[in-house]
Amino acid sequence: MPETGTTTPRERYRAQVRTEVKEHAWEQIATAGASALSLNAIAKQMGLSGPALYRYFAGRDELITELIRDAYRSLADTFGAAAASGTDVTGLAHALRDWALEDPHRYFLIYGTPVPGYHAPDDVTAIASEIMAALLDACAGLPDDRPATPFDAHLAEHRQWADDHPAPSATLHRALSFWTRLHGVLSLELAGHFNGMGFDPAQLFAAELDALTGPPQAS
Amino acid sequence: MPETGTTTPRERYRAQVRTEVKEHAWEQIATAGASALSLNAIAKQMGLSGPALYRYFAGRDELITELIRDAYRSLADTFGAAAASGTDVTGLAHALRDWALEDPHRYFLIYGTPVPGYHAPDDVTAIASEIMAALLDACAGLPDDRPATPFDAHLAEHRQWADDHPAPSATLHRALSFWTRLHGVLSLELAGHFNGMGFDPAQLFAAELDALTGPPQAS
DNA sequence: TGTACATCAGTGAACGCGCGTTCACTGATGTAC
DNA sequence: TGTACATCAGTGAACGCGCGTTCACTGATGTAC
Repeated sequence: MPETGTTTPRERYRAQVRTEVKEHAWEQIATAGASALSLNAIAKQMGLSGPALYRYFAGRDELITELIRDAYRSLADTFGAAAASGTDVTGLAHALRDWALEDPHRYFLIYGTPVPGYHAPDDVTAIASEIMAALLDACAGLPDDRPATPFDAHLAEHRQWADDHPAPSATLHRALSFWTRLHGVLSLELAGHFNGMGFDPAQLFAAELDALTGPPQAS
Repeated sequence: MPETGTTTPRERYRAQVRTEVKEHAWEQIATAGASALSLNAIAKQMGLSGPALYRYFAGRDELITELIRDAYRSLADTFGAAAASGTDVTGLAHALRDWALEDPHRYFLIYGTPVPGYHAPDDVTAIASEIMAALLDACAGLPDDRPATPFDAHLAEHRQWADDHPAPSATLHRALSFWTRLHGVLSLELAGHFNGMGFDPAQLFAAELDALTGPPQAS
């Protein structure tokens, strides 16, 4: 008889079914895309009737939001763990790539084509900020060896997103470049745009990373 | 009585209806996303019955493929026009950004979340190669002022995608970085991930472009 | 110029499907005395 | 420990909807003599 805090058996059962539903949801997304996600189909897969799932999710929208939340949470935790283990920004980058390759559909649920009209709830955008903060922390550890750019100046006056972070605007710039460049390589790779081109996407990723962390003028 | 080559009135009418269908398709994509695209809904919008559209498209799949083809074609033409007017790579970059902002959904139809199981026909991938070739041409005009990298060496032996292009691998590397970096900024901007952050996405785009074209060590 | 015929755009009915969601219900599980 | 009750997971039927697609058809447009 395991004990998990003060959770009752029923609560534990509920939680277990919820996660099971979500697992099937991810499988379905991987098979047919996020837009084809269907509560009825998940229920059938689990050997349940369609309406049964309404005991666990208010509806299709809540399930999707929950998946998005989990995806963000997972990435934030990955970054958090990397930071806790004292990794530098290079480690963070590889953690990101590993995380993305582990489940491309999860990556695209966050960073892929936006759903028209969908707006993530506040707690989800809060996790996004947490991710950004971890990236900023990591970039703060980089040597300040880059010449100042006009964009740094712009950032110095437009940094709402990092108002509670002490990093100078050069660091903010670094973090943004990290984000956009790594996302650029990763999303094209995961979408298959490099297929048949011949080169190894991992090496392109590494090259972009080098350009970000390496000396201002690589030898 | 206008004359367009040897096209008959019926042919012209068919072509006109086809483009009208596609226009409504784009509107629908902008409103509800590509996955919600429905032939019946388009027919209704045009004041036609559902089956009428089967005179013009074999089915939903052919319509979507056609939209993707048009999207690629449009970008290839944009690049072609920019190149023809003697623009350098900076001009190409801004042409890309303008093209993307002009219709974000069109951009995402090409570079967004891939549809599981969908495979673009050969003529579409040919247009993609055409786009890549234009980018390579433009990058060939850049000064060769970058230090050689390990990835350059890798590319020298893995360049199937540019086999018929005379550019050295350093140029290929340049083109790939262009592609991935600009896509990185653009796709995050279009998806709204910079919303509320405060800075101007156009300036981040410009900064990334500067890093690509500017001196190896910016003053 | 007029008539006979072929082409083809568009219709309406129909098929089968799966969706999200609600509702009244059964039956099992847990709780209180 | 046993009994009465409340909670709640899950069911099956139903509603209304829209989808892609086929089919036999009508009626207008174009073509050939």
